[in-house]
Amino acid sequence: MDALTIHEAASTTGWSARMLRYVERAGLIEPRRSAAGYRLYGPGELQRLRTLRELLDATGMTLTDVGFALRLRRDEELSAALGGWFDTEPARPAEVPAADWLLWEQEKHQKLLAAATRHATQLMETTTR
Amino acid sequence: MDALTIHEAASTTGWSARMLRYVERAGLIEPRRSAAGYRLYGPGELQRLRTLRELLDATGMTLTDVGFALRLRRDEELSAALGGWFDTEPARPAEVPAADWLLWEQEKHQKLLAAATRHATQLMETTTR
DNA sequence: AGAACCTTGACACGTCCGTGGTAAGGTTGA
DNA sequence: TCAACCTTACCACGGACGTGTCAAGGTTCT
Repeated sequence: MDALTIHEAASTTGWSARMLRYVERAGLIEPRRSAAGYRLYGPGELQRLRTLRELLDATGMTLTDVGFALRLRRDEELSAALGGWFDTEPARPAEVPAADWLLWEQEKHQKLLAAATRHATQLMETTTR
Repeated sequence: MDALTIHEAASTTGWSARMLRYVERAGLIEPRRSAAGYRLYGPGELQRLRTLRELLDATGMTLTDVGFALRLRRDEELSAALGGWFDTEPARPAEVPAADWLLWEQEKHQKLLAAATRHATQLMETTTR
């Protein structure tokens, strides 16, 4: 009993139970299971869940982004292929090629944020009506 | 005249003109522009477009994935944050710091109580609306 | 035994991604 | 001049992502 069940873990970390299962399927945090198959979240997992949220909030990454980064980190072949592509013939000497890209990303995250906020507001309204 | 326009580049690389603009927006391949703003694809860009397609086909990545990897590669801070998260003891069956443990226990009971109360209240409100 | 959990699976909804298309307007070259 | 390019900026649309919710069934604890 030195571990929390999924709803308890959700309560203390700010995630929903649904998202905890989703995070698990993304390969990011996989709690051990009880004999009956119940997920058991220990202190390590809880801490990891909290820092994951901070990471997403701070960087504007999505869960899939982190999942992909994990895949990159695990799959040596994949990261090698990517590195090879990036390094072959930089096409344009270092200038300011990131300007447009950054703008795009910002825009994307802005929209995501707006959507999340709108959704949260709707929830608030319906649940506190 | 040693450069192709967007439709010519599309023809020789297998992309569509539409996707060439998309690839550019993703920050992956940004051709230089003519005085009037026309995109001009040189041999370097063409080669890069072909290898990009091979890369996607071979690895199953999407354009966004490559874009994200590029962002990772450029944004030192971002990759550091990610690396930090990955490295903080992912799966740790044993060894739980005692201090952490105590704090976690306290927090558990406090937050669980609060959360349970809040949750029950919300449920009441929504179900008796 | 029964309340209150947990499990997986599926449906729903809104936004984003990848991609094509079209419209309105500027550029090029015969 | 005029056809055939190019530009950006929209609309469309199927599939994927993030998230909630519900159903059907197993588990735990009192």
